[in-house]
Amino acid sequence: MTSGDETEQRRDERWPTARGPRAGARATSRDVARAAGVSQATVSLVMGEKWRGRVSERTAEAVRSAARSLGYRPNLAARDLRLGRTRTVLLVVPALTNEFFARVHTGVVRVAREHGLGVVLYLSPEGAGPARDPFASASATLDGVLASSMAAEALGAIRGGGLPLVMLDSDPGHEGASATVNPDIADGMRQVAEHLLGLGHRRFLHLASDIDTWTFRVRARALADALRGTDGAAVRTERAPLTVADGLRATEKALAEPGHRPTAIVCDDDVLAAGACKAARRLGLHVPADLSVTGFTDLALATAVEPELTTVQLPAEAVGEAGMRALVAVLDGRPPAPEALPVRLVTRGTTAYARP
Amino acid sequence: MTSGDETEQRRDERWPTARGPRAGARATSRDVARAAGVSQATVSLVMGEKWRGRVSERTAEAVRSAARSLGYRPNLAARDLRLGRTRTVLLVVPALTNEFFARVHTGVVRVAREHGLGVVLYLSPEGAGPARDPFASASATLDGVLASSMAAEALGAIRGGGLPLVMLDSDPGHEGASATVNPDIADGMRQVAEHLLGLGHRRFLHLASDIDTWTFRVRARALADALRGTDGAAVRTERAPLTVADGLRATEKALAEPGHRPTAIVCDDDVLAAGACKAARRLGLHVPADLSVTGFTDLALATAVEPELTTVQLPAEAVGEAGMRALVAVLDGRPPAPEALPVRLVTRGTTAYARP
DNA sequence: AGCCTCGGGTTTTACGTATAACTAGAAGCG
DNA sequence: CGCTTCTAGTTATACGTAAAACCCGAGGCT
Repeated sequence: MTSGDETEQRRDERWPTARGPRAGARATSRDVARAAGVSQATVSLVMGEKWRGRVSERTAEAVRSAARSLGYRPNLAARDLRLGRTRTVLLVVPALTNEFFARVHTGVVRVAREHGLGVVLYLSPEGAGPARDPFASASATLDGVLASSMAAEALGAIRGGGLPLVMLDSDPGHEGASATVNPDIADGMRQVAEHLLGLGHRRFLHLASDIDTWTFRVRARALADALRGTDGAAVRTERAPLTVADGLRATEKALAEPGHRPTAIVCDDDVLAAGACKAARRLGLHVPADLSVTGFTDLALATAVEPELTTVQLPAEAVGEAGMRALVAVLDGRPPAPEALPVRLVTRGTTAYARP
Repeated sequence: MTSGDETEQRRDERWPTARGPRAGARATSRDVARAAGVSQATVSLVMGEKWRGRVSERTAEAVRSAARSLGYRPNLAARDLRLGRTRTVLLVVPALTNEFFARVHTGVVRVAREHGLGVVLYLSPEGAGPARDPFASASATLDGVLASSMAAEALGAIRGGGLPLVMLDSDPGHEGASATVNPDIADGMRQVAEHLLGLGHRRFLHLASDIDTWTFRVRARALADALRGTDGAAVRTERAPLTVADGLRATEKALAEPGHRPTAIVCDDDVLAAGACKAARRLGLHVPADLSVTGFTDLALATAVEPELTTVQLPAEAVGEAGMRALVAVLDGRPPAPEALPVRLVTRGTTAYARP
């Protein structure tokens, strides 16, 4: 007696698409109404929490009990059609295989659930070919959009949507955005610089992302700002895609060049930092004795490598949560202020005093 | 009668960021019909590919052009309501922060898109509290379900759904499943054993997951099977949650115990392997000279650590793709056979000849 | 001629819900 | 008493789509 719903194999039903048993064997609000001896409208009122003074407690309880025993669950397609909204938002990110965005997603989903909203994902590289439309990927019409600035290709289409838009990891003045939520990247980089300067480092290699979005531009600017006041401080920049292998390559190349011998490598991401450490070891340098390395993000990888990475911990889930909260606020007509979430430098094993 | 001729009451493009009842002001099939000088039914016929002999090419083209110029996009809520299906499937996984599942998801989404299906996620640990219902989290009614066996808590509710269900990473005889898709774990473990035996190893530590699902049970069985024929081969098992820190702890504990000194540690996952390597180093052992270590999955982490992990590469995206294809097959009424996807051992830096 | 088919549409209806508009009885109240 | 207000509902309608059922003029067949 699992589901107990009459015959299970209704394959031969007259439904054009042979897709399984008709999905609508489910109880509707009218069924519930009949069972409870009230009108369909009353069921709708009771289920919709909006029955404060409209329905007596006795009737409401009767409806609820009928609904329970019939296993009633509102048909969301019908509700969405009626209301003209979908309680669904789109989250646009480059890829969930990037742990940072997987964590952002987790936060978004948590808050969305609290508000009874659904989340549908659009992974921006999907549209590699012709200009794909993120909205076509949504299984429903949307109420709003959360987007990371790193999902660059999709942004044009998003602006065209005319929907409430909250940008993550993006320029606070982003055009078309109703709000922005960022980790305080600049402060993170300031903490890195302060830490390294305190350890006596003066010659830096900045291993930067090859992607030119706000979140990375800010790092470069903040590093430059932090070093400006210090005599003899010099920074050289090398760019690379965000993979361990590319970080390794870029570091080897940079260290091979004559002239500027850095004592510390400041990386835009932990993945690059891991690559930098491998390159250093390959060149016979000992981290952190001969060379300090810092990362960004604090991925799982940061504590898997040895020595463990000194890195800036970004509150990824909190970014997702705050972003979703901001979107809810926009949806409710109370536009929120741009938010910068605090970050903190976690000092581990890849930084040490500069060798004299 | 009341409808009359409402002359294009175009809510002009002002978008009050508030949640308006008329969210779209979007063109409907009726708008297109009016513009093309046909009935709404004709528009519906043309848009839905089913107009073979029903509409002349001339009319069809007129409709298409009207639709294009109005930017018409069908209202999916209405379509779903009408059809009683949603073109949406549920993917149930433990967490996307687990890179393996993020990659599975990528594969699922790719194939789903090819078939015009949407994917909604249910992350099983969300329901930590009372028995939560995965279906409540779906923003729409569902056509089918893809589930990983590791999303254990949610499985009960899923069976109750009575929907077509494809299991990933699961016992091929799983009750209630219409199909199963697995990486060939047993063969992977066999390759590991063969590799290590060939290097002269006889005393093993099996660092296993503390989760008791098919995908991990198979590993243990396959390892035992592969060792059965070899004289003097002995394996001891230690269990741990799948994190680097826990892998480290478990390894330290196991190596501290007297008697059984393994020369190789076979891990159920790369994360554990990374922990094992750290533990070894902490105990003054050199990997791979003093101790060989193998992983499973081939996460990004595997090539970030040093030495790089020898590990079994699981085709995560292919699992997602095959799973989605199987679900489509089930939906179309042609139940597919259980699938076991090939895996391969990638030999890197953590395995070497056993010290005599 | 009478009848059937067939291409190319149109009319109509139903999907399940939320809510505006209405109703009816009871109560307040000067 | 006549009027309003409040309570606890009910009736009716619209959301946008897909498709069944109908319709009509032009051939085709016997």
